[in-house]
Amino acid sequence: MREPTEFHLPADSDEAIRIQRALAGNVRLDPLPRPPRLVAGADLAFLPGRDIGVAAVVVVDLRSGQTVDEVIITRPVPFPYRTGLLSFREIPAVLDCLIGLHHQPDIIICDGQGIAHPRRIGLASHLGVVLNRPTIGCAKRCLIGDYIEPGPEKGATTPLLHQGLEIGRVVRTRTAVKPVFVSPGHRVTIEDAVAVVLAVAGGYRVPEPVRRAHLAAEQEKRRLLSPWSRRDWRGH
DNA sequence: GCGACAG
DNA sequence: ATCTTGTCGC
Repeated sequence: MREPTEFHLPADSDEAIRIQRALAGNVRLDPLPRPPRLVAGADLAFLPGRDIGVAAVVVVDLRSGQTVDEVIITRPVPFPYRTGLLSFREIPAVLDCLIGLHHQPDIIICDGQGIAHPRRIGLASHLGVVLNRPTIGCAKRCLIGDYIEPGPEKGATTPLLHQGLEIGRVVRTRTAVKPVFVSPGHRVTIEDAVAVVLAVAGGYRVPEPVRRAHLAAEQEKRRLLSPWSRRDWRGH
């Protein structure tokens, strides 16, 4: 896919927050220009105890349901985890994956928040601004906002509200299973974001592209930790 | 000060 | 996120 634009790595949390405040104004919520066909999912796994992440991006063809592209990379993560600053930890690795794609996804779903964030620029929004491309945040837990539980049926939704504004939606992606928290990342509306997530909701809680990315990263992590691929094997 | 706190 | 087996329920 196309080369990403700028991503500035902050030296500390204060600078990270300044960057978020500077970038938040660039986030746009627009309807998708056309129905998406290639939907990507991004996720990371971490090697225990170390700041080394395994990132995976999987591109799924919405029509066939098949994976058409996949990139997995392992690299140190350059920023510690802090609530509200997740993007600085995960974006570099995700960008490394995106550079290796052979297909340009129409939209990317991230495992985290979009605008449902204290400064309205969670992981998905930050990535979207850096790429200037449509992104969606789909988190397993709520970061900010108030809501009531959606109905038990797959497809049920309720608004996620914060300071009198709708910042996302609580979405039941599978019947009788805990809902996920969907918010626009960049260049997508709340309605379109929910529609895309439900369109790629297979038989599991996590949308299929993100689920596949999660599995891929997890599998690669296990491979790296297994005795077979260790460099000190046989003395090396 | 108290409680909350994406991955 | 990660450390971790079996078990209860739809």
